[in-house]
Amino acid sequence: MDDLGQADRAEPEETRIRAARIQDVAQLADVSTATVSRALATPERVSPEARARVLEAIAKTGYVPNPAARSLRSQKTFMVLVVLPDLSNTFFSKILRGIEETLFEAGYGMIISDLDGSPEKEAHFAAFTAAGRVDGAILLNGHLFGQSREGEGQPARLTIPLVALCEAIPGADIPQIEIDNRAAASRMTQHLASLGHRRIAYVSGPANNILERERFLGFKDGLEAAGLPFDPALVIPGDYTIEAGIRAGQGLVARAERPTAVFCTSDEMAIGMMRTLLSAGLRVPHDISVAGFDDIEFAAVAEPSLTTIHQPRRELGQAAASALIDCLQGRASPKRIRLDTELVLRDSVAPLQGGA
Amino acid sequence: MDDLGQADRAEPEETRIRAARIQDVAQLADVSTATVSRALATPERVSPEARARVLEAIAKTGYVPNPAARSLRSQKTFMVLVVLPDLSNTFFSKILRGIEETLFEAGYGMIISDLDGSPEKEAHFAAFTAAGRVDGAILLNGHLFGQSREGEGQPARLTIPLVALCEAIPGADIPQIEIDNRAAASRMTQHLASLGHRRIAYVSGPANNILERERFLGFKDGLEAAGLPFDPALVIPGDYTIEAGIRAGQGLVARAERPTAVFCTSDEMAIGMMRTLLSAGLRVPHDISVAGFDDIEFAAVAEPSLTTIHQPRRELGQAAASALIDCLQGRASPKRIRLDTELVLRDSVAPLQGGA
DNA sequence: TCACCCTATGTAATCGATTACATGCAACTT
DNA sequence: AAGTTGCATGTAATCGATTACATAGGGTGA
Repeated sequence: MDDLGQADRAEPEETRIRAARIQDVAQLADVSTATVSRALATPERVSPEARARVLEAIAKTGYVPNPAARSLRSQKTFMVLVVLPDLSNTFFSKILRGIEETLFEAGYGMIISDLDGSPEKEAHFAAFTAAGRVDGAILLNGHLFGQSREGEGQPARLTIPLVALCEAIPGADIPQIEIDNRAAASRMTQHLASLGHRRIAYVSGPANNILERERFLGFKDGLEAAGLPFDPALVIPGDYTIEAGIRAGQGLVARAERPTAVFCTSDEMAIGMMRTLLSAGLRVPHDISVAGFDDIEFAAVAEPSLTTIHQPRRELGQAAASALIDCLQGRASPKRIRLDTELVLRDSVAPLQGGA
Repeated sequence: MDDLGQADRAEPEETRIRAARIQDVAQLADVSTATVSRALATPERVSPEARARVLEAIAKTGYVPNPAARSLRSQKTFMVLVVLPDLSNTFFSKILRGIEETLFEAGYGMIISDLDGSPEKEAHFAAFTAAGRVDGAILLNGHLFGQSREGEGQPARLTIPLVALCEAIPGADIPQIEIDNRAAASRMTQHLASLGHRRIAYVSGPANNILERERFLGFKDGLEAAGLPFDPALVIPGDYTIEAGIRAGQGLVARAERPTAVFCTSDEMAIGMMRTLLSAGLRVPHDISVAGFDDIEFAAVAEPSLTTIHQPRRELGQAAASALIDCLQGRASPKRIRLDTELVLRDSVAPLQGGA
């Protein structure tokens, strides 16, 4: 395919339209390229007349600075990498939107990397940042990457500003944007307890996940605050997916002595859970209450509608992007931002019924 | 901050880690930069010994080619722009995943632009592509952009390979990846009719949307095939969102003479619809059947589970990315790819009940 | 009036990789 | 043996914008 290269070049007629260069603009405006560049970057350092001529020439030629050239010289890409574990997860998409909005307003583009649990991909994108393809990165995956292979040589690593979103990265000295998972989980647990529930099951996130650890601590906090004992038998493993909720539900249905309330640490799991319970003939919330976490769009229209913890997803994205932009532009950025959550009461949770 | 430039240079100690350049590798391997470049791009044109030395030097220095420099010279960015109307929509996120996967395997990165209905954003990204920041673009928004302002000057526009996904762009001579919306809608309509339903309502997508037009035609096809008359009163405007489904549902509940089945042209609307009907005391599917379109994750766990049209979303994304990569690499790419849909039968649709 | 400073602008080095062209050398042809 | 071919490699031009440094001209103060 590269053999075509010469043909492209030889062709005198405009087979392919060439974009205007800064040279073209300079010629048309009768100034030097330096003046054109300055007219755009630091208008106050150019005389009004020259600036006007330059702007006119730009309009006439449709000039747009070549980003590769600009980036090569100035070592800035105006691109930000967003690393996340699963692009198709509803929870992330709204956060992404918040990030994109904010980045866009500041003139940054967004490159997305869906790690999909693949270490190779992770390595690739670590190299990607190291190669200076992006000015900064927002991590939604709960850990730093490019874990320095300690071996000989110790290749020089470029470090760029990072921000951790949602899954705080312990020990990393970077801005972290998060909600207070522990407090929120505690609050939900206490809410369930306050409705009379004594046997409250907990469907967890993936083991070792930082969110999970926080929420689990919050769950225990809540139990303690309500004076309830912690029963390991009521902890059901999950991984935030619908399927995990379904599996957890099947396990519950099969039990002789069922809990009267289930706290699922994601809405997806809660919805899968409710589905399974209902299919098995149990009534939610009459026979068993189900609570979620996240407040995704579908929580409000689930049947029954889901009591959950509202996370300000868009705002989280915006805050992360803002923090990163602060770093990129040399401003101080807050080291830790905690956004408030809200307990959203809907129909999937009800006071303990007399019998059960 | 650029004043540091000299300091960097003067400073012998590593104040700031500089990424290895091709020069460094060349020196270490005792070859020229051209050989290093060739060892990477066209290994067969370099002697095995030289190649080995180069690779070793690369490993030792952790060299990664500077993408800005590479792109400046070779006019390639290895980046693809994906333009979509709403990033937070569940429907798109799985498609995105398919796109990302495929692009990644081919060595391309993905830049996402969420248009969010903003013409300015659209203009910005049109300029973005024109500036050569990406090698190609995948459009999910149903129309081309950068609508040439015809005025004087006629700025030179760089044109890059494009691919349209899902919403075919009429008149555009670019590869289009889609499903047969019309046939799928017809099929669903006939399915409803075959169960005895005579009054079938249709909840539409946004007016002027190409998907909508196709599906609407399919709906009419289906009615005709089933020998049912088309009744404009049974067409309810929507826009694919949950809220639209809720509103449409409220409208239905208020009616004196209700349809016995509703075909919502998105799962989101169907779920909102079911929610509203159930809240109003109607039973789904006993009193009224509800069908959706898309088969998003939540369709299977809705209550009742949703009968819908399955779209192979991940495959759609993959196909679009493949087609684009074909274009980018000078290979021929199919002009039109149609992936198959599937009618998924679940619980939200049932045969017409005796009474109603 | 001279020295000095400040502003507006131009000249040219620079960022780092790719690649056209040149060169040197070995192998093969006649 | 001279000429031809072809491979491996090096040299240096090139991509397009930014920006350090140089310079010219106008204004101010002594």
